[in-house]
Amino acid sequence: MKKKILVVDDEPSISMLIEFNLKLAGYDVRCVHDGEAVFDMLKPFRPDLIVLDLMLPKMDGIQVCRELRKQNNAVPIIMLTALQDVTDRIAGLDNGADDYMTKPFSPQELLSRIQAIFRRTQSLPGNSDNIVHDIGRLSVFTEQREVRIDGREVELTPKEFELLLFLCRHRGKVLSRQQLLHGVWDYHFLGDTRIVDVHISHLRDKIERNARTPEYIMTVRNVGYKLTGPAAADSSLA
Amino acid sequence: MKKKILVVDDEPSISMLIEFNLKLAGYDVRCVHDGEAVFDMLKPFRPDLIVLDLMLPKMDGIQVCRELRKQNNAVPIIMLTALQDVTDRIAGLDNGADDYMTKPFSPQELLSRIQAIFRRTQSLPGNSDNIVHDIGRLSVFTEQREVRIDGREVELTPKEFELLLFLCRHRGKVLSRQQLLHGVWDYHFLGDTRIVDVHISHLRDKIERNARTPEYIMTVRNVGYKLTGPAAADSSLA
DNA sequence: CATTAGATTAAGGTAACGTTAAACCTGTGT
DNA sequence: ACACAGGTTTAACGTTACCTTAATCTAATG
Repeated sequence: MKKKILVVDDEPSISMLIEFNLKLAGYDVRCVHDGEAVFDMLKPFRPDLIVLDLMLPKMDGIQVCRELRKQNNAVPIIMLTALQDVTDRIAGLDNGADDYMTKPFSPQELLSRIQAIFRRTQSLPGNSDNIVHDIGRLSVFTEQREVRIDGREVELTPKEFELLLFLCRHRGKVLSRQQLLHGVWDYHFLGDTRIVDVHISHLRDKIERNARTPEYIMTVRNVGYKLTGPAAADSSLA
Repeated sequence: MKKKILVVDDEPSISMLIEFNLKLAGYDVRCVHDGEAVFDMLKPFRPDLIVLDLMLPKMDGIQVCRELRKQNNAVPIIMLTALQDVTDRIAGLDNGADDYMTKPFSPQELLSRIQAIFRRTQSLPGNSDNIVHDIGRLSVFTEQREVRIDGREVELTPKEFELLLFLCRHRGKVLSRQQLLHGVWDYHFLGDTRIVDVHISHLRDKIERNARTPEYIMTVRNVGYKLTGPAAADSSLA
């Protein structure tokens, strides 16, 4: 599978030069021309690396960087800067860039830096399939094993995390206690099905605003539980 | 600051000729006469470029090249080969050399190639692949193999350093013990081993303020360990 | 209001993690 | 070749956090 690279630069000449050379080198390349567009491409394209110009319309490179890291996205970033100013470099690296280059640069140099980064990170399988479940204010990061609510991390125990993840994967569907036991617990669990209730309770304590009026984990009486589905996401009722 | 060049050749006549001419051109030059000696000079001298003969005692040029790249060192290398054989050239470039020259050559030609390489890489200060990982008060310098906490250097053993570096490269992601064994130990160990735990423990002794409440290396029960991610850095609120 | 299903809480057992010391390598100098 | 030192690994033991059970409490349904 080709590695995917997102190039962000508003100067068409630079942008096309990079695109041409990276495609020649066998990468799957997409270009966008302002900072905000990065976030539109994130989910559909899911890049393995971003080449990011510092000066951009709408949202500059530093901001993009910071926002990505804030969203817990660890995609490697190479920052391009027209200035040789060291302070820019510091600012870039401080905000989460992995490497930087000053313009003008040779395509060959960019390529070797990209390869260097992939060499450093590719040892792990499936870099780009770090699934993130977003449900309103709730985010579940599989690879980081982190759960955030309004951006604040909440600490879950292993079972709680697995349970939540399983619910996420079947979002919107009602799951019986049996199904949950089969999905989250070991094959044959001999104990009581009530154990699901206990973990659900703990989960709600941690992720619901008010455990009495759950927004995410809904009880379906006589059946089981379900996680709020995509359609029902914002049921604005008084 | 003078650029530093390390010359590696076992023929004294060639070696001295190169040394003389490069010093004349204003470079800081050191010579060694076998492949292994390169690695002894790496830290104390920290060359900006290496002129490397293909045929060497103890460890040939290709091996030196490959080992340097394996250590993630991107110092530019000019390979010298007595043979005009193209396969040597290919082998050299495949293993990470930046340029090659066939003997005999004029000192002037070597000089111009050196200048060409510096022109290509001079856009950045110092060495290109010398990535620095900064995580709060912690800094990891890949090339110097140094780790600093609040600017104070801490001494790590090789394994500890490799382990920390691997965690840095996958910062934020949870890594299983298996993955760490793969990445750091370079073998596939099936079954139960606590080696990783032991080294994690030693690492924490050295880099954490309080090993009981780690700020950097977090345990993820039932899964493995992870280095504090980008976003979680500063959650300063009352 | 009785009955049933779900929610909550506390307590004990246990598997996973942390730590330490000792054994085992490996390279160096005498 | 030998002893020594630093580093790594193994193994044993201590500790903690988590899962489960079970008992009690609360909300829904008829």
